[in-house]
Amino acid sequence: MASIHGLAGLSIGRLAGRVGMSKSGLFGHFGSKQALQHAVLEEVCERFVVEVIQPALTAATGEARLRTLFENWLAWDSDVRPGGCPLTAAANELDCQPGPLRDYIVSQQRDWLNCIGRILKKAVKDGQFRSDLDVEQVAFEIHGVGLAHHLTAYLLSDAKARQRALIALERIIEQARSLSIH
Amino acid sequence: MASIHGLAGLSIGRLAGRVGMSKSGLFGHFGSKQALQHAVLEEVCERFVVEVIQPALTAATGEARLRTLFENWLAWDSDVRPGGCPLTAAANELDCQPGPLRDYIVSQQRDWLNCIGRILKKAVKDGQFRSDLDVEQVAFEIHGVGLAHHLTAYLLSDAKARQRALIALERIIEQARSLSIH
DNA sequence: TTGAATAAAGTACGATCGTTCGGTATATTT
DNA sequence: AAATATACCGAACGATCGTACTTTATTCAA
Repeated sequence: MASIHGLAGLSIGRLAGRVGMSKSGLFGHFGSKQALQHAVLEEVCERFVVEVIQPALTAATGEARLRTLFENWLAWDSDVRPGGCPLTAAANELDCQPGPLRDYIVSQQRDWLNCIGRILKKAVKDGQFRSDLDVEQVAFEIHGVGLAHHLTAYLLSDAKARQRALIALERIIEQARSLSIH
Repeated sequence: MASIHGLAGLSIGRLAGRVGMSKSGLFGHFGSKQALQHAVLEEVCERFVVEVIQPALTAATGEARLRTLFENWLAWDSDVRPGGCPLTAAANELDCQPGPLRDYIVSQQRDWLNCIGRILKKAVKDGQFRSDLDVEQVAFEIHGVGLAHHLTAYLLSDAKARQRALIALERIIEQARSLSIH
Protein backbone atom coordinates (compact mmCIF):
# COMPACT_ATOMS: atom_id res chain seq x y z
CA MET A 1 0.00 0.00 0.00
CA ALA A 2 2.86 2.37 0.80
CA SER A 3 4.54 1.67 -2.52
CA ILE A 4 1.35 2.43 -4.45
CA HIS A 5 -0.25 5.27 -2.54
CA GLY A 6 2.85 6.61 -0.80
CA LEU A 7 3.57 6.76 2.90
CA ALA A 8 1.12 9.62 3.34
CA GLY A 9 -1.58 7.78 1.45
CA LEU A 10 -1.14 4.72 3.63
CA SER A 11 -4.13 5.36 5.87
CA ILE A 12 -4.71 3.46 9.07
CA GLY A 13 -8.35 2.82 8.29
CA ARG A 14 -7.72 1.30 4.88
CA LEU A 15 -4.80 -0.75 6.14
CA ALA A 16 -6.92 -2.07 9.01
CA GLY A 17 -9.57 -3.12 6.52
CA ARG A 18 -7.00 -4.95 4.40
CA VAL A 19 -5.71 -6.99 7.33
CA GLY A 20 -9.17 -7.62 8.77
CA MET A 21 -8.82 -5.53 11.87
CA SER A 22 -10.50 -2.53 13.37
CA LYS A 23 -8.93 0.88 13.03
CA SER A 24 -8.26 1.28 16.72
CA GLY A 25 -7.06 -2.30 17.05
CA LEU A 26 -4.37 -1.74 14.47
CA PHE A 27 -3.57 1.72 15.75
CA GLY A 28 -2.82 0.32 19.22
CA HIS A 29 0.18 -1.55 17.86
CA PHE A 30 1.92 1.62 16.74
CA GLY A 31 0.58 4.57 18.70
CA SER A 32 0.85 7.06 15.88
CA LYS A 33 0.78 7.18 12.12
CA GLN A 34 4.39 8.29 12.00
CA ALA A 35 5.40 5.25 14.05
CA LEU A 36 3.54 3.06 11.57
CA GLN A 37 5.31 4.71 8.66
CA HIS A 38 8.63 4.25 10.42
CA ALA A 39 7.87 0.60 11.08
CA VAL A 40 7.01 0.10 7.41
CA LEU A 41 10.31 1.64 6.34
CA GLU A 42 12.26 -0.47 8.80
CA GLU A 43 10.55 -3.63 7.62
CA VAL A 44 11.25 -2.81 3.98
CA CYS A 45 14.89 -2.02 4.71
CA GLU A 46 15.30 -5.31 6.53
CA ARG A 47 13.87 -7.20 3.58
CA PHE A 48 16.10 -5.22 1.24
CA VAL A 49 19.17 -6.33 3.15
CA VAL A 50 18.02 -9.94 3.19
CA GLU A 51 16.94 -10.14 -0.44
CA VAL A 52 19.41 -7.83 -2.18
CA ILE A 53 22.54 -7.24 -0.15
CA GLN A 54 23.16 -10.44 1.78
CA PRO A 55 22.93 -12.85 -1.19
CA ALA A 56 25.39 -10.64 -3.05
CA LEU A 57 27.90 -10.82 -0.22
CA THR A 58 28.13 -14.58 -0.60
CA ALA A 59 28.98 -14.22 -4.27
CA ALA A 60 32.54 -13.67 -5.40
CA THR A 61 33.99 -10.27 -4.60
CA GLY A 62 34.64 -7.36 -6.89
CA GLU A 63 33.08 -7.19 -10.29
CA ALA A 64 31.03 -10.37 -9.96
CA ARG A 65 29.66 -9.24 -6.62
CA LEU A 66 28.72 -5.88 -8.09
CA ARG A 67 26.86 -7.59 -10.90
CA THR A 68 25.00 -9.87 -8.50
CA LEU A 69 24.06 -6.97 -6.26
CA PHE A 70 22.73 -5.03 -9.20
CA GLU A 71 20.72 -7.93 -10.58
CA ASN A 72 19.26 -8.56 -7.14
CA TRP A 73 18.28 -4.92 -7.00
CA LEU A 74 16.50 -5.11 -10.34
CA ALA A 75 14.71 -8.28 -9.28
CA TRP A 76 13.71 -6.68 -5.99
CA ASP A 77 12.41 -3.63 -7.81
CA SER A 78 10.28 -5.54 -10.29
CA ASP A 79 9.28 -8.55 -8.23
CA VAL A 80 6.20 -8.99 -6.09
CA ARG A 81 5.70 -5.45 -4.96
CA PRO A 82 3.00 -3.84 -7.06
CA GLY A 83 4.40 -0.34 -6.84
CA GLY A 84 8.09 -1.00 -7.26
CA CYS A 85 10.70 -0.43 -4.61
CA PRO A 86 8.94 1.32 -1.72
CA LEU A 87 12.19 2.92 -0.64
CA THR A 88 12.62 4.73 -3.94
CA ALA A 89 9.02 5.88 -3.68
CA ALA A 90 9.52 7.06 -0.10
CA ALA A 91 12.77 8.78 -0.97
CA ASN A 92 11.03 10.79 -3.67
CA GLU A 93 8.05 11.52 -1.47
CA LEU A 94 10.01 12.68 1.57
CA ASP A 95 12.94 14.38 -0.14
CA CYS A 96 11.75 17.81 0.94
CA GLN A 97 9.76 17.07 4.08
CA PRO A 98 12.06 17.40 7.09
CA GLY A 99 11.50 15.09 10.04
CA PRO A 100 12.54 11.75 11.46
CA LEU A 101 11.13 9.80 8.52
CA ARG A 102 13.24 11.75 6.06
CA ASP A 103 16.28 11.39 8.32
CA TYR A 104 15.81 7.64 8.32
CA ILE A 105 15.51 7.43 4.55
CA VAL A 106 18.59 9.61 4.14
CA SER A 107 20.68 7.38 6.38
CA GLN A 108 19.49 4.27 4.59
CA GLN A 109 20.20 5.84 1.22
CA ARG A 110 23.72 6.71 2.39
CA ASP A 111 24.22 3.15 3.60
CA TRP A 112 23.13 1.87 0.21
CA LEU A 113 25.57 4.08 -1.66
CA ASN A 114 28.32 3.12 0.75
CA CYS A 115 27.51 -0.52 0.17
CA ILE A 116 28.02 -0.07 -3.55
CA GLY A 117 31.11 1.98 -2.81
CA ARG A 118 32.71 -0.73 -0.65
CA ILE A 119 32.25 -3.33 -3.37
CA LEU A 120 33.82 -0.97 -5.88
CA LYS A 121 36.77 -0.29 -3.60
CA LYS A 122 37.43 -3.99 -3.24
CA ALA A 123 37.41 -4.34 -7.01
CA VAL A 124 39.95 -1.54 -7.21
CA LYS A 125 42.16 -3.13 -4.58
CA ASP A 126 41.99 -6.43 -6.43
CA GLY A 127 43.09 -4.74 -9.62
CA GLN A 128 39.85 -5.40 -11.50
CA PHE A 129 39.08 -1.70 -11.69
CA ARG A 130 41.61 1.01 -12.32
CA SER A 131 43.32 2.52 -9.31
CA ASP A 132 42.30 6.14 -9.86
CA LEU A 133 38.59 5.27 -10.00
CA ASP A 134 36.23 7.82 -8.44
CA VAL A 135 34.23 5.35 -6.40
CA GLU A 136 31.53 7.78 -5.28
CA GLN A 137 31.05 8.90 -8.85
CA VAL A 138 30.48 5.36 -10.05
CA ALA A 139 28.09 4.66 -7.16
CA PHE A 140 26.17 7.79 -8.18
CA GLU A 141 25.91 6.54 -11.75
CA ILE A 142 24.86 3.03 -10.79
CA HIS A 143 22.22 4.48 -8.54
CA GLY A 144 20.97 6.53 -11.46
CA VAL A 145 20.65 3.45 -13.63
CA GLY A 146 18.51 1.84 -10.96
CA LEU A 147 16.27 4.88 -10.75
CA ALA A 148 15.88 4.94 -14.52
CA HIS A 149 14.99 1.26 -14.44
CA HIS A 150 12.31 1.93 -11.85
CA LEU A 151 10.65 4.64 -13.89
CA THR A 152 11.04 2.89 -17.22
CA ALA A 153 9.52 -0.30 -15.88
CA TYR A 154 6.70 1.10 -13.81
CA LEU A 155 5.76 4.39 -15.40
CA LEU A 156 6.50 3.60 -19.03
CA SER A 157 5.69 -0.12 -18.64
CA ASP A 158 8.65 -0.79 -20.89
CA ALA A 159 9.60 -4.47 -20.95
CA LYS A 160 13.10 -3.54 -22.08
CA ALA A 161 13.82 -1.75 -18.80
CA ARG A 162 15.77 -4.63 -17.31
CA GLN A 163 17.86 -5.13 -20.41
CA ARG A 164 18.56 -1.41 -20.64
CA ALA A 165 19.70 -1.34 -17.03
CA LEU A 166 22.00 -4.32 -17.48
CA ILE A 167 23.60 -2.79 -20.56
CA ALA A 168 24.10 0.47 -18.71
CA LEU A 169 25.84 -1.36 -15.88
CA GLU A 170 28.10 -3.16 -18.31
CA ARG A 171 29.01 0.14 -19.85
CA ILE A 172 29.90 1.56 -16.45
CA ILE A 173 31.95 -1.51 -15.56
CA GLU A 174 33.76 -1.42 -18.86
CA GLN A 175 34.76 2.18 -18.28
CA ALA A 176 35.82 1.47 -14.70
CA ARG A 177 38.06 -1.28 -15.98
CA SER A 178 39.90 0.52 -18.74
CA LEU A 179 42.56 3.12 -18.09
CA SER A 180 41.36 6.69 -18.15
CA ILE A 181 41.76 8.52 -21.42
CA HIS A 182 42.96 12.11 -21.23
CA MET B 1 3.12 22.90 -3.11
CA ALA B 2 2.78 19.98 -5.49
CA SER B 3 6.53 19.47 -5.63
CA ILE B 4 6.80 19.36 -1.84
CA HIS B 5 3.65 17.56 -0.74
CA GLY B 6 2.87 15.73 -3.96
CA LEU B 7 -0.14 16.08 -6.21
CA ALA B 8 -2.32 14.24 -3.70
CA GLY B 9 -1.12 16.45 -0.86
CA LEU B 10 -1.92 19.57 -2.83
CA SER B 11 -5.21 20.33 -1.10
CA ILE B 12 -7.64 22.90 -2.37
CA GLY B 13 -8.14 24.46 1.04
CA ARG B 14 -4.47 25.04 1.71
CA LEU B 15 -3.83 26.29 -1.81
CA ALA B 16 -6.73 28.72 -1.50
CA GLY B 17 -5.25 30.02 1.74
CA ARG B 18 -1.86 30.51 0.10
CA VAL B 19 -3.29 32.60 -2.74
CA GLY B 20 -5.66 34.52 -0.47
CA MET B 21 -8.89 33.07 -1.79
CA SER B 22 -11.76 31.11 -0.40
CA LYS B 23 -11.88 27.38 -0.96
CA SER B 24 -14.99 27.55 -3.13
CA GLY B 25 -13.72 30.57 -5.02
CA LEU B 26 -10.63 28.70 -6.09
CA PHE B 27 -12.54 25.48 -6.69
CA GLY B 28 -14.85 27.20 -9.17
CA HIS B 29 -11.97 27.78 -11.57
CA PHE B 30 -11.27 24.07 -11.94
CA GLY B 31 -14.39 22.12 -11.07
CA SER B 32 -12.60 19.17 -9.55
CA LYS B 33 -9.40 18.33 -7.79
CA GLN B 34 -8.27 16.17 -10.68
CA ALA B 35 -8.73 19.08 -13.07
CA LEU B 36 -6.60 21.22 -10.77
CA GLN B 37 -3.88 18.58 -10.70
CA HIS B 38 -4.04 18.31 -14.48
CA ALA B 39 -3.77 22.08 -14.81
CA VAL B 40 -0.74 22.09 -12.52
CA LEU B 41 0.96 19.43 -14.62
CA GLU B 42 0.19 21.28 -17.84
CA GLU B 43 1.56 24.52 -16.44
CA VAL B 44 4.75 22.82 -15.27
CA CYS B 45 5.22 21.11 -18.63
CA GLU B 46 4.79 24.39 -20.43
CA ARG B 47 7.43 26.01 -18.24
CA PHE B 48 9.71 23.02 -18.77
CA VAL B 49 9.53 23.50 -22.52
CA VAL B 50 10.19 27.22 -22.24
CA GLU B 51 13.02 27.01 -19.73
CA VAL B 52 14.74 23.76 -20.66
CA ILE B 53 13.96 22.64 -24.19
CA GLN B 54 13.49 25.80 -26.22
CA PRO B 55 16.74 27.52 -25.17
CA ALA B 56 18.61 24.34 -26.06
CA LEU B 57 17.12 24.28 -29.54
CA THR B 58 18.71 27.65 -30.31
CA ALA B 59 22.14 26.32 -29.36
CA ALA B 60 24.28 24.47 -31.86
CA THR B 61 23.09 21.03 -32.79
CA GLY B 62 24.42 17.66 -31.77
CA GLU B 63 26.77 17.31 -28.88
CA ALA B 64 26.70 20.97 -27.85
CA ARG B 65 22.92 21.00 -27.93
CA LEU B 66 22.80 17.89 -25.78
CA ARG B 67 25.09 19.50 -23.24
CA THR B 68 23.01 22.67 -23.14
CA LEU B 69 19.80 20.71 -22.74
CA PHE B 70 21.27 18.72 -19.90
CA GLU B 71 22.62 21.77 -18.09
CA ASN B 72 19.26 23.50 -18.46
CA TRP B 73 17.65 20.45 -16.96
CA LEU B 74 19.94 20.50 -13.95
CA ALA B 75 19.34 24.21 -13.47
CA TRP B 76 15.59 23.70 -13.75
CA ASP B 77 15.74 20.91 -11.20
CA SER B 78 17.70 22.85 -8.62
CA ASP B 79 16.44 26.36 -9.24
CA VAL B 80 13.58 28.15 -7.61
CA ARG B 81 11.27 25.24 -6.96
CA PRO B 82 11.62 24.19 -3.33
CA GLY B 83 10.90 20.52 -3.97
CA GLY B 84 12.84 19.92 -7.15
CA CYS B 85 11.33 19.09 -10.52
CA PRO B 86 7.59 18.58 -9.92
CA LEU B 87 7.38 16.29 -12.92
CA THR B 88 9.86 13.83 -11.48
CA ALA B 89 7.94 13.93 -8.22
CA ALA B 90 4.63 13.39 -10.01
CA ALA B 91 6.10 10.60 -12.13
CA ASN B 92 7.16 8.73 -9.02
CA GLU B 93 3.90 9.41 -7.26
CA LEU B 94 1.65 8.31 -10.09
CA ASP B 95 3.71 5.49 -11.56
CA CYS B 96 1.25 2.88 -10.32
CA GLN B 97 -2.03 4.79 -10.14
CA PRO B 98 -3.89 4.38 -13.41
CA GLY B 99 -5.94 7.27 -14.67
CA PRO B 100 -5.78 10.34 -16.89
CA LEU B 101 -3.15 12.00 -14.73
CA ARG B 102 -0.80 9.06 -15.09
CA ASP B 103 -1.52 8.91 -18.82
CA TYR B 104 -0.55 12.54 -19.15
CA ILE B 105 2.70 12.08 -17.24
CA VAL B 106 3.52 9.03 -19.33
CA SER B 107 3.05 10.88 -22.59
CA GLN B 108 5.14 13.80 -21.37
CA GLN B 109 7.86 11.46 -20.18
CA ARG B 110 7.88 9.78 -23.60
CA ASP B 111 8.12 13.18 -25.27
CA TRP B 112 11.07 14.05 -23.07
CA LEU B 113 12.93 10.86 -23.92
CA ASN B 114 12.14 11.37 -27.60
CA CYS B 115 13.47 14.91 -27.36
CA ILE B 116 16.78 13.60 -26.06
CA GLY B 117 16.67 10.88 -28.69
CA ARG B 118 16.22 13.32 -31.57
CA ILE B 119 19.22 15.35 -30.49
CA LEU B 120 21.27 12.17 -30.27
CA LYS B 121 20.18 11.07 -33.72
CA LYS B 122 21.23 14.38 -35.19
CA ALA B 123 24.65 13.97 -33.58
CA VAL B 124 24.92 10.53 -35.13
CA LYS B 125 23.92 11.84 -38.54
CA ASP B 126 26.52 14.62 -38.21
CA GLY B 127 29.21 12.08 -37.42
CA GLN B 128 29.82 13.31 -33.87
CA PHE B 129 28.55 10.05 -32.40
CA ARG B 130 29.22 6.63 -33.79
CA SER B 131 26.78 5.29 -36.32
CA ASP B 132 25.75 2.13 -34.48
CA LEU B 133 24.74 4.08 -31.34
CA ASP B 134 21.70 2.73 -29.49
CA VAL B 135 19.92 6.05 -29.15
CA GLU B 136 17.20 4.84 -26.82
CA GLN B 137 19.78 3.27 -24.56
CA VAL B 138 21.70 6.51 -24.24
CA ALA B 139 18.51 8.45 -23.58
CA PHE B 140 17.71 5.95 -20.85
CA GLU B 141 21.10 6.49 -19.27
CA ILE B 142 20.96 10.26 -19.47
CA HIS B 143 17.56 10.17 -17.88
CA GLY B 144 19.01 8.09 -15.08
CA VAL B 145 21.74 10.62 -14.45
CA GLY B 146 19.10 13.32 -14.06
CA LEU B 147 17.14 11.23 -11.61
CA ALA B 148 20.27 10.53 -9.59
CA HIS B 149 20.99 14.25 -9.57
CA HIS B 150 17.53 14.96 -8.24
CA LEU B 151 17.85 12.56 -5.34
CA THR B 152 21.45 13.42 -4.55
CA ALA B 153 20.71 17.11 -4.45
CA TYR B 154 17.40 17.08 -2.62
CA LEU B 155 17.43 14.00 -0.44
CA LEU B 156 21.13 13.80 0.38
CA SER B 157 21.62 17.58 0.18
CA ASP B 158 24.91 16.85 -1.56
CA ALA B 159 26.45 19.97 -3.08
CA LYS B 160 28.46 17.80 -5.47
CA ALA B 161 25.31 16.55 -7.20
CA ARG B 162 25.63 18.92 -10.12
CA GLN B 163 29.28 18.13 -10.69
CA ARG B 164 28.59 14.41 -10.46
CA ALA B 165 25.84 14.70 -13.05
CA LEU B 166 28.01 16.67 -15.44
CA ILE B 167 30.84 14.15 -15.15
CA ALA B 168 28.40 11.32 -15.79
CA LEU B 169 27.14 13.05 -18.92
CA GLU B 170 30.69 13.52 -20.17
CA ARG B 171 31.30 9.82 -19.64
CA ILE B 172 28.23 8.95 -21.64
CA ILE B 173 29.19 11.34 -24.42
CA GLU B 174 32.72 10.02 -24.50
CA GLN B 175 31.45 6.49 -24.92
CA ALA B 176 28.97 7.54 -27.59
CA ARG B 177 31.79 9.13 -29.51
CA SER B 178 34.32 6.33 -29.51
CA LEU B 179 33.97 3.24 -31.63
CA SER B 180 32.45 0.26 -29.91
CA ILE B 181 34.90 -2.23 -28.46
CA HIS B 182 34.10 -5.89 -28.90
C1' DT C 1 -29.96 51.14 -18.41
C1' DT C 2 -30.97 46.81 -18.23
C1' DG C 3 -29.59 41.95 -18.41
C1' DA C 4 -26.46 38.22 -18.72
C1' DA C 5 -22.17 36.36 -17.54
C1' DT C 6 -18.51 35.82 -14.45
C1' DA C 7 -15.86 35.73 -10.05
C1' DA C 8 -15.70 35.29 -5.51
C1' DA C 9 -17.43 34.21 -0.98
C1' DG C 10 -20.20 31.72 2.58
C1' DT C 11 -22.18 27.76 4.27
C1' DA C 12 -22.96 23.15 4.55
C1' DC C 13 -22.69 18.19 3.38
C1' DG C 14 -20.90 13.48 3.76
C1' DA C 15 -16.55 11.08 3.96
C1' DT C 16 -12.31 10.16 5.80
C1' DC C 17 -8.44 11.38 8.40
C1' DG C 18 -5.52 10.47 12.96
C1' DT C 19 -6.47 9.89 17.59
C1' DT C 20 -8.65 9.04 22.28
C1' DC C 21 -11.47 6.57 25.46
C1' DG C 22 -13.87 2.83 27.61
C1' DG C 23 -15.07 -1.82 27.56
C1' DT C 24 -14.37 -6.90 26.72
C1' DA C 25 -12.31 -10.87 25.81
C1' DT C 26 -7.90 -13.72 26.02
C1' DA C 27 -3.24 -14.72 27.96
C1' DT C 28 0.13 -14.51 31.31
C1' DT C 29 1.81 -14.11 35.76
C1' DT C 30 1.52 -14.45 40.86
C1' DA D 1 -7.78 -18.59 41.82
C1' DA D 2 -6.83 -13.92 41.60
C1' DA D 3 -4.46 -10.21 39.55
C1' DT D 4 -2.45 -8.20 35.75
C1' DA D 5 -1.19 -7.38 31.21
C1' DT D 6 -2.27 -7.57 26.39
C1' DA D 7 -5.14 -7.53 22.08
C1' DC D 8 -8.86 -6.00 20.04
C1' DC D 9 -13.18 -3.63 19.27
C1' DG D 10 -16.89 0.06 18.90
C1' DA D 11 -17.94 4.64 19.36
C1' DA D 12 -16.84 9.15 19.15
C1' DC D 13 -13.95 13.44 18.69
C1' DG D 14 -12.28 17.45 16.07
C1' DA D 15 -10.11 18.39 11.82
C1' DT D 16 -9.79 18.39 7.06
C1' DC D 17 -10.87 16.58 2.74
C1' DG D 18 -13.48 17.34 -2.02
C1' DT D 19 -17.70 19.05 -3.57
C1' DA D 20 -22.43 21.34 -4.04
C1' DC D 21 -25.62 25.07 -3.45
C1' DT D 22 -26.83 29.80 -2.71
C1' DT D 23 -25.84 34.61 -2.65
C1' DT D 24 -23.40 38.92 -3.49
C1' DA D 25 -20.34 41.86 -6.17
C1' DT D 26 -18.33 43.03 -10.47
C1' DT D 27 -17.85 43.18 -15.51
C1' DC D 28 -19.51 43.56 -20.05
C1' DA D 29 -22.84 43.54 -23.94
C1' DA D 30 -27.33 44.81 -25.83
